Amino acid sequence: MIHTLSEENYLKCIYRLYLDKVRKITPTAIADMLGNNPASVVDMIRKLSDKTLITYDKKKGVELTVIGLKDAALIVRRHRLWEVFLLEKLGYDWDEIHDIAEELEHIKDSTLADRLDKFLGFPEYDPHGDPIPQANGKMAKPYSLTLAELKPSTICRVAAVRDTNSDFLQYLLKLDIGIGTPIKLVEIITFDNSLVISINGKENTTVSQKFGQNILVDDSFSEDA
Amino acid sequence: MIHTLSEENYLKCIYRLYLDKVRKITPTAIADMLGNNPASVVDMIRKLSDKTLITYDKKKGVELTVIGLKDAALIVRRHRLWEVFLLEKLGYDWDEIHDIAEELEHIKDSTLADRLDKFLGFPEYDPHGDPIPQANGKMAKPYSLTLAELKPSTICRVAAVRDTNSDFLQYLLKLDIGIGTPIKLVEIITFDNSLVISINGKENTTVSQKFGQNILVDDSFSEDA
DNA sequence: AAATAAAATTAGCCAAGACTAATTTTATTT
DNA sequence: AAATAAAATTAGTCTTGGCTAATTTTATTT
Repeated sequence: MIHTLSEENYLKCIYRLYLDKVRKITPTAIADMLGNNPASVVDMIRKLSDKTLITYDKKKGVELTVIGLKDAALIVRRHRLWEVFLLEKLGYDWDEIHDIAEELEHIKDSTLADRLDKFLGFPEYDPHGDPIPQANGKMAKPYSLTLAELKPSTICRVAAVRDTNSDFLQYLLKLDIGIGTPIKLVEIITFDNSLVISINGKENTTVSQKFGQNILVDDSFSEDA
Repeated sequence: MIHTLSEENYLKCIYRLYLDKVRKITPTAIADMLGNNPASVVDMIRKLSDKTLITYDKKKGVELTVIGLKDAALIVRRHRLWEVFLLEKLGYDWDEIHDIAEELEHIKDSTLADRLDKFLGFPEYDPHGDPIPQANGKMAKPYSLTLAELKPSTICRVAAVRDTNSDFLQYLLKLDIGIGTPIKLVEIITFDNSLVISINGKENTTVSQKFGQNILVDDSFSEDA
């Protein structure tokens, strides 16, 4: 079954809310994420239900069916593979790839994703640190621990970034933070929860709580050594 | 100025008719090529005229403006570059790439085509032997001499194929004909203009006139030696 | 429990881009 | 030149996927 551009975008949005473990996926939650009117969302919920990609129940909200889950994972698979391609092969910067991949992910061809996967050497993570779903729709567990949740004095490395917004990524570039960069959380300012951090052993820098909540970290870092 | 999917497809169609040196590009000619209703074409001609991509005059038919010509060439540029990518990098067959490139060509990003061009090593021709327009919209002159126009006993090599239809390309694969394959036109059957040819020095084969009209050749072949 | 606020839904509208059917214009024959 | 055929155009319809405004349902306060 083939899906329209809009259907795919809704599916991807619902999938993202599902991965974020939102307990009840409501029309308003979808509308907020897509910047659409709730009335439009209600229409599309009906379409996707008719195609048995989701179920909708007032009490339970929107849930992906087995088919919907698989199809959504494959869209995300394509998106993330194209991001790897754009960065590694075409030399785009970190902050430029998301929007282009947003278009490329909708290209319809049954073998394209798998060929691209092979061509790229079967990458496991995309340039933002997000795991790439496999051809069967299965995906490694995304990183979930944020820098803002750590205890002071913890050393970690950046595993992924939550926000793919260009401003945020450019800020990271300026701070010289990328995937894998070691960070030490020095102190949490109790007044506003700002974070004092040391990036890659350099002098301390202060960042906001919001910033910390968008950096996903791996704190098993020091234990490996 | 950004164009919709439909606008781009019409523009490409008009560009193709222009390259084919059709003296007067009429709504019906466009409708026939796209498989659309002439009424729909008339609507779109108005839209493209409003965007100053074309001019339309009952007497002269549709003509591309300078902007329209450039934009059309850039769409074709993207199409042909993606075809090279799909064949060379992802291992697709000759007959599979056209339809996928048909989607990829519409990806909007100002530097994508140029980056892809560089990544592919600035190819001059696509896998079907068609010249790839450059970033400025200029393009090498397409091959125009067909196998069906040659005199008997002429030796040539296949320079390009006119039809990108999958059946035709698969037939070529079966005959072991690709870009660069040497062909000798042995005889023209006067009854129905069938062509007796020798492919790459092998035993004679007979093909139809229609077939010959879809093979573009380079007959300066023997002169080089 | 009643009042209020928020969320969901329905109804109706709009634009793009396709269509059909009917009409007008242009070309071609006889 | 008149008759006919073909092409172009207009008018009106349909679908997709948005929208607003109004209404109903559900949650939250008081």
